Amino acid sequence: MTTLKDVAEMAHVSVSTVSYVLNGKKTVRPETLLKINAAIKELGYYPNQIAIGLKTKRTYTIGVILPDISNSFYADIIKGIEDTVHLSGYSVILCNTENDENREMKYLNTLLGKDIDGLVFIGTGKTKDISGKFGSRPVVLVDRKFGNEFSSVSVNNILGGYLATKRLLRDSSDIIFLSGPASVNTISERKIGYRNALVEAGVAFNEDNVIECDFTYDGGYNAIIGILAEHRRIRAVFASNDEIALGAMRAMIENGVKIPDEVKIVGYDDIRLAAMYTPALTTIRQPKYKMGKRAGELILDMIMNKGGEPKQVVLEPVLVERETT
Amino acid sequence: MTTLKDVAEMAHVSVSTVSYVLNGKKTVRPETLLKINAAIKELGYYPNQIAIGLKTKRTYTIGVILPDISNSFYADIIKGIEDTVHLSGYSVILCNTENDENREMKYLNTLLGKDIDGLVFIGTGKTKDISGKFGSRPVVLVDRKFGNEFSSVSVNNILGGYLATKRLLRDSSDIIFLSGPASVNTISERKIGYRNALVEAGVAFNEDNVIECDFTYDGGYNAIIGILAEHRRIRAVFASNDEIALGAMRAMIENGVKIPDEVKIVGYDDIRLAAMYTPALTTIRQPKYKMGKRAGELILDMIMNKGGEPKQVVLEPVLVERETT
DNA sequence: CTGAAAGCGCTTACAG
DNA sequence: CTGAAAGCGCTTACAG
Repeated sequence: MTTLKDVAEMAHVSVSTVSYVLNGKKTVRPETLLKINAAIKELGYYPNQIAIGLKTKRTYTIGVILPDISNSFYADIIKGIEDTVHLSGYSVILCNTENDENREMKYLNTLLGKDIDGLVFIGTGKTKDISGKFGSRPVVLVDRKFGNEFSSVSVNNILGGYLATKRLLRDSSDIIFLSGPASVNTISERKIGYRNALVEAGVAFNEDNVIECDFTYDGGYNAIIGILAEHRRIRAVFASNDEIALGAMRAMIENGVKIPDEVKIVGYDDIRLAAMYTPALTTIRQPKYKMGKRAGELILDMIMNKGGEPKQVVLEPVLVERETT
Repeated sequence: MTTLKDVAEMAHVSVSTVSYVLNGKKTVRPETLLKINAAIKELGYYPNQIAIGLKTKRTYTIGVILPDISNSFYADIIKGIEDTVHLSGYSVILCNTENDENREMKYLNTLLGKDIDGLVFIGTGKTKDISGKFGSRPVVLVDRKFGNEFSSVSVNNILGGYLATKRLLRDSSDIIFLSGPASVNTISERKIGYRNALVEAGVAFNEDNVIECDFTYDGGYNAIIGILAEHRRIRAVFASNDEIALGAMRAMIENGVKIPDEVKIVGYDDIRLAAMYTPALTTIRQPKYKMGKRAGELILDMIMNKGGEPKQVVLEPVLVERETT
């Protein structure tokens, strides 16, 4: 490894002077500039960021903690983050929690030790006290919130639920809501939107139409099989994510239910699959990439400006009409 | 930030001694151990990894360069990597090249400056000379190879193509191969497997049956529309990835072609979608997560053992039968 | 315009 | 069993 010292010796100047030209903080005589640049090139020198980090307390890395990178929702978000911060010279450390709070705690500690400049946190929801740990360091929450203590970027889930339901209401007032676990914030908000749309249309909200199922393809599949077994007629379904919707569709197709002729369906998320399915799924698109992009911008801003007031960014979902409505 | 020095002062010992207990490298008297541990707890001290890295030349981070994290193939691989290296205390830096070689070069330099302990490289294929740059540092290539200079983990694509074709041969000897760009190594290998299976079955290889299309859903869709326009009868299709297969299926469904009654289809990759589609897609599964896992193990091994001979790991794909055959 | 020196937070021979 | 000291590769007042 060649160091500043090597460059300095070859150029017959002091390390300070080399450092000055590297950082462009002071003016040096053209001749010495030439000598130094020649030495740098000759030696193939590049600065050691670890040493710089130790001195300056800037590591140019941010940590991203998320539940599961193989879930395309999070993959798109981190892509948005990485794409924007890398333009400012920042690297991102990927931390996959698998929704395990122990692992989450471990990452939090590791990142602290690594002296990251900022953290983008999409938590399991089990660890709430990151405030203590991350003290003064910039943190932005994505798709999550704990009060207004931290900056956050989220999307308006109430609006999403409302848009989906309103679309379905054009064809039927009997709408089944295939809900994920109600304990998850984003889900309960979508339910509020669902309810709001119903009420606005003068349709009574009926708790029996809300079916809580696993947040998966199989969850949706089983829920519909269950309803069909009761010989209950299905006219419209709002699924709280696309995988549930796809599972539900599968159950209907297997049972000869025609989509969209007999049943209309709206999903949530707009994963890649949605557009590729047959019939293509109408769904509520979440601006995943943009969520990441805004989070990246926010964290960069906080790093540059040493904090400031926490900001809450709320993005809007949009209805994407395809073949299931 | 509390430092070793703070702990030392509070415990009335030297920093060396504190360092020794932290690293467990020397035995200390039980009393001083107690004092030190008390001070650590009291101060909430945690070691600064940047300083440690500067001293020891071990940063406990590895870099992962890949084309696109929002592609589930790569997402699964990096998940495999992260899951395994984090168990040994390593963090991973995510570098998304977007298949841009300039960006790739930039990442290579950044990672070098960050003094990473190892690199997992899934390159764009345009940068070939990482040998020079990464000199002595451990590198493992995934799903790529440049000679045998580096360690690598790949999957047997010839076998994959062979397995797919062989399955299709049970129903028809007229098999269309929807190929991605032939310039990509993995694709041309699948084609060899396709050809081998044909020859083995005594079926003449016919170049007209190989249709090069975009490596996307639309690519598959357009290819089939094209064939149908020629009034050519289709009996079996081997698509070089699942998205192409899904696009192809869509084109067939729209044109009233029955799957699998009239046409059998086999895809490649086994992306999440494949199992969720209706009909569910028969495909060649690539052990994506395992590829990442093995890559993680390899890099860890190289870091621990300071190099050694490069190893070539070749994994086997498997045929997953579902409803399109 | 340039350099000597201190220091960032650690580790690790070396000495006692 | 414990400590003083040098050093990892940089940056940055301070002095000239």
